[in-house]
Amino acid sequence: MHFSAQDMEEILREQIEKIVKLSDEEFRFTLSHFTTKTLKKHQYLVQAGEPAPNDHFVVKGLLKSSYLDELGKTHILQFAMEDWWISDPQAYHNKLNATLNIDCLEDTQVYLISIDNREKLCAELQKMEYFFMKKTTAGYIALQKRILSLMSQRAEERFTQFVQLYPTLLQRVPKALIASYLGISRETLSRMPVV
Amino acid sequence: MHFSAQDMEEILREQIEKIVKLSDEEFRFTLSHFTTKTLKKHQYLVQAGEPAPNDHFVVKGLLKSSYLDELGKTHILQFAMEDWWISDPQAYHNKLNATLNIDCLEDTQVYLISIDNREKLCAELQKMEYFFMKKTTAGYIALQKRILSLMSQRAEERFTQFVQLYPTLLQRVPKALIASYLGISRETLSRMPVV
DNA sequence: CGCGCGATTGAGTAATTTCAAATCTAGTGG
DNA sequence: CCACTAGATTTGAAATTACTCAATCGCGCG
Repeated sequence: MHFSAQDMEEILREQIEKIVKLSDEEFRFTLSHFTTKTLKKHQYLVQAGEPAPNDHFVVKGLLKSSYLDELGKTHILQFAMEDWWISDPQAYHNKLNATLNIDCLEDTQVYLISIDNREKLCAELQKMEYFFMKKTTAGYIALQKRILSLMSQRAEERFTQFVQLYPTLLQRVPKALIASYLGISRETLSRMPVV
Repeated sequence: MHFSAQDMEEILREQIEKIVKLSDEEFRFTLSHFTTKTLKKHQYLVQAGEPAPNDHFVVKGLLKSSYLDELGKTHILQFAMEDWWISDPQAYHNKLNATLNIDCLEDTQVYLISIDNREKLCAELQKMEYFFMKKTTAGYIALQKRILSLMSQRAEERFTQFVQLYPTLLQRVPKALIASYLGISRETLSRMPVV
């Protein structure tokens, strides 16, 4: 299954209007700054070492962003399913090459917005600047919580919390990847009591 | 030693103008949304359980924000010295009671801005919205790096990196607090080879 | 001089990782 | 429908990393 252009527009608009109300014209204007892309499972949206000029809003599907360290271990920074945003923020905002990989765990449809388009959009339509501000702030708060979780909770507590927070992901994502997101080995996750 | 009101204004203006240029009038207008506060070592700027309606820009001094977990252990989320911002973001942006404590490690002077004043300021002066956007984005990127560091590096590597990143803090902050920031015990930090 | 805070050291313990092997499962081609 | 394979998960045992608890040390300051 796969969304039509019209379906996609609807979904993007709903996402934005959770935070700011837009007239039809404002939405049309906003929309003109985005493009769309369809990807299959296993395809990459961003590859480390290459430019990563877009932020992505997931309309359908599931992706992950991950970092490959010097020892060859990958660490998952983020999952993104429907209604979530995903990018390599450092590469995106500073126009650098990516240090992260972003790839699809399922067939996926996304909206893309380049940093230049985003800045233009924000300059012209302050509501959208407000929207992105809210998004970024919420993201910042979430990351702070994750840091606290990594520092104060043991592996099992982190997993329990993950399950409560993202029950859907538990269904859709292989356990080994969840382990990597939580910063624990897949064996340790596997040894945990069933919830 | 202690800065005059004029010194403080200068420092705030420099901080802002690293990102956006302001006319004298724009700066005066911006400034009118801030208040100032002077604190002594050990004083609290924010206390868990109470409102935390302000974001703070440090003109002089050193603070930390920390979280007290259920086991009675404190975890340091952030240090903030001159030119840094510090708050309980969740409490600040959502007008909730604080979950963090923020207190002074040295005598300190800060600018305060309430969330309402900030939103008014941003609505009226788009440059300042842009400024806060940049700040928040940079903070987001820094937190992502810290998460990766917590997941991919062992205690000693994290400490080494901390020293390189913040040599000043190593001088000004007791080791036990640095350990708490890095998510390791003070004993473990103490056992590390001298740099 | 002695107190108090910060830092260090030692010994034992707990949590988690690593490596290796076994098991399970779903999808595929014959 | 079944055998087969690749991917995912589980299990065991040893090794590592860091923690905890307890004691000691060092030093600046009243």
